[in-house]
Amino acid sequence: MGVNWVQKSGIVNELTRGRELARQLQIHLNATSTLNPSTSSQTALTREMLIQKIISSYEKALSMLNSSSSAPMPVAVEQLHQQQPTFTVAASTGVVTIRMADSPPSLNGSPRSEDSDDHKDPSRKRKGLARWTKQVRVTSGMGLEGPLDDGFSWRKYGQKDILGAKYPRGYYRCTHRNVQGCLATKQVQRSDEDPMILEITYRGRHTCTQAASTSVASPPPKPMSPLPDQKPEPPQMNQQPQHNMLLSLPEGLRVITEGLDTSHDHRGELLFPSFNNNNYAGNFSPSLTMPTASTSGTNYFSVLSQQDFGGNQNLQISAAAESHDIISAATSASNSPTVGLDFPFAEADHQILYPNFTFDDPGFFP
DNA sequence: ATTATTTGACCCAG
DNA sequence: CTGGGTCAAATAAT
Repeated sequence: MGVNWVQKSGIVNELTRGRELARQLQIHLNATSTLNPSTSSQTALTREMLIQKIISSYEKALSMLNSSSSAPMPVAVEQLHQQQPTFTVAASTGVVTIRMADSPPSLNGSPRSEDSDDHKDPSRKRKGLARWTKQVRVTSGMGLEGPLDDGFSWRKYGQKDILGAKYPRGYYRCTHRNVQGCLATKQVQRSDEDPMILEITYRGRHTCTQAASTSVASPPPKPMSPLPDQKPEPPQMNQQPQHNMLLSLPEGLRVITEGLDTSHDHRGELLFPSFNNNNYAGNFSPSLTMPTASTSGTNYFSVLSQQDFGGNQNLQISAAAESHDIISAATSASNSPTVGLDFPFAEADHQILYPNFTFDDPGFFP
């Protein structure tokens, strides 16, 4: 509210365009430098950084726009058998396309053993909080590996070595848990072999008000009611991180929400967290500081670019929610007219569909 | 001083 | 029992 829809879409369009252009430039530069060894690594780094900053700016602007007046894009997803397919969403200027991923990449950072997500969950005694995972790759060039910030403040409360996983998994919860009862948590796990990929799993929503200046005695009333466990929230970002996300940006990001248990119906609606805000977050465990992979990073990136996006984003989403709870509640489904959708698979098979897949933001993040 | 991280112990579901 | 997730005391950072 407060923002003129028409104006907004115009702005969004422009920003999106700018960002896409920057992205293409990035890819182009990347490819070029790979082929041209003469380019000094420093120059390359500088370029990369600049581009990333540019993109970052667009992202930020876009996310600000989106978070201020629009609602997250609601997505209805169908649960197929046990193996939910992954969809690849490619966003190009003004258009969003979704299609099935060729094949479920074996990587996925998931160890050989079963994922811990396919629980039948006979009796979800505790919070059947939805959970969604993002696979984030930190940019090759930048040595930024520190705690990438996603705008929320997290506090680490544990770390565990996971069976079959090479790297330990870090457990984080919202800092304001005690104060505001924010139940949001996340887990950060680094991919086995590609230390540059982080798998961040979010659980629960932030119910906190990220305000809280220490001494300032003006505790904004927190309108939120203590979420009863019985009403798990769909993955939905409702907080608008006001922090400036660092310039860190991943090359590829995936959102994987799992556990959708829309047993009864054939259609679960899922609210996706806004893609626009880069939520990379997470820290690396201190013990494994990854080697500055200048090489692999570059390679990977180029591979990605060839794949199918010459400037398009590649994002995989598999969604599902736990418990048969309400995974819906799409608040605002109608929005940007500028976005075109096409679901190649909409009618494919028995799958169901995505009645209203509204990406408010044509280009969610990088 | 306060607040965050580290880490082994502990809890609980399979 | 085992393994994932959390707690909490000790420790580190501010």
